[in-house]
Amino acid sequence: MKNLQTLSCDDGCLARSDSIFKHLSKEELDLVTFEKTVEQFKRGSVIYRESSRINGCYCIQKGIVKVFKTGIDGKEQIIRFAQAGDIIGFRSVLSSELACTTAEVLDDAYTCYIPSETLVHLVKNNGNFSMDLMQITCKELGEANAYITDIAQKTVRERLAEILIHLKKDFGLDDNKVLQISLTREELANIVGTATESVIRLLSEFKQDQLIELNGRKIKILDEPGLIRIGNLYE
Amino acid sequence: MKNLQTLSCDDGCLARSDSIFKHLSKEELDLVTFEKTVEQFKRGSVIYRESSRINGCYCIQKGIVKVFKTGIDGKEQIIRFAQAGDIIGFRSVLSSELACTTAEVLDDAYTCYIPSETLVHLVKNNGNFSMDLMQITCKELGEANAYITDIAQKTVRERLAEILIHLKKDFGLDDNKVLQISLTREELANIVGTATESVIRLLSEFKQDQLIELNGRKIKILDEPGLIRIGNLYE
DNA sequence: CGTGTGATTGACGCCTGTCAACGTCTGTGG
DNA sequence: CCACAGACGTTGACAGGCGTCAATCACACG
Repeated sequence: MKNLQTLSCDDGCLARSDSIFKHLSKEELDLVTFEKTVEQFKRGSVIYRESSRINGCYCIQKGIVKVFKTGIDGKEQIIRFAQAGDIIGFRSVLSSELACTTAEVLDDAYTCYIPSETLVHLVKNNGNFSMDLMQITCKELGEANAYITDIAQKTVRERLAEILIHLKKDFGLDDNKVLQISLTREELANIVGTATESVIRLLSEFKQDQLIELNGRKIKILDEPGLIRIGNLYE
Repeated sequence: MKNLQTLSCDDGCLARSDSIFKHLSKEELDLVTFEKTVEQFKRGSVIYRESSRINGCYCIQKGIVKVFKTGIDGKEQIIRFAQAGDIIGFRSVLSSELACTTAEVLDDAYTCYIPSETLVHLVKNNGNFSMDLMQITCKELGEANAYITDIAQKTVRERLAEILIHLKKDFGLDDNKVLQISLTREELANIVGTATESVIRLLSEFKQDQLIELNGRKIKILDEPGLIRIGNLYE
């Protein structure tokens, strides 16, 4: 583990101890190494686009990717974010459907592209890999179900507080307690499922109430328990 | 196929040609047959309950089951319905989490219970079974993502029209064009994510507009294209 | 310095949730 | 056979959360 940082990005996703590839045999690792393609994406570029056919999945080695669906009038609904260690695009590959989301890069990213055939081969032939991937998928499904309930039942105010807590959990805070992910107000609105103006107003309220501090896109978390209370997140 | 109806319920889920078990070997079929338990549930009974540990999954052989999460103030959010041929509970088994939903019987049901160990054994050792189950999971995930976008962006009116179309697709109409699933107004509200009164008012409007006809819980679909238009379902 | 994107604020009004009252139907028990 | 309870459906009144529109500000960039 100690030389993790010195690994070339070619080895990145295969070597991580928490990677989806942790259960591969020597031969399978060689196969993946042979078949995969490392790609680099700049902020703003699109890895794959909704309703396109996609012939493989992407392991994120570095960077942040936002995954969203396009709804009425082209309004984005952000489904999730992916960062180092996450894998995106496999849903469409394995369900043999067109991509149901678009994946766009927020922070410059390196990805490792695995062709469908390789992925399917692994699922079919390596029971442990299969279980791992199944587990990831099932967790995502559980989160999606929870979010359906939240959007359906909570107010925008509650959801915004909740999202701030989630972002903190997923991306952490820097030394100054500032969220380590930078989003526009519009993007925040597209996670919460509301209008940009509503996010702005509610963030101001949170600031007034000493829950957060704002500095452009930097959001500093002052009172996490307070946000948890507002978001009804007792669990 | 022609003697499907004469099969005892013990053979039901294993014999269906569209079943998740279609790719099992003779030995595996024997194993499942040996390990499974057929259970009968009356309307109103609960198959498994949210946040309980669940040690297996259930294949529905007959009946209708509603799967829901309990949100704020105990308000239900219906996630999906399951009917003959569907499998429920595997999400929690495979993600090693507590059940994230409750499954309650709407129409008297027969289920076939498969213990976790058997399910996991199959996933690990039968690549085709694994792929099939993965496909089911991925499809559910795709639907969940779509529903998140809908709830976040569409009005209650649009969502109600959409749900009626979905129910028609999933459960069909009888000879009289009446939806083959009977739900209370509250249950409809708990799918759409709104208040019971709103559903009642909107259904009345739909009736006024000659889109549907109401007779207690019986909903007759008069103008499907009209509902599709209202629900913004062009695809 | 103009242009464009994003952030902010205010005004306005509708959708929709909440509360309350009442009607309807079914099953139960006296 | 009737009274009653309880679950469900319906309707009306009302307020407020939140979306929409528009104007203005802030800031970065070519």
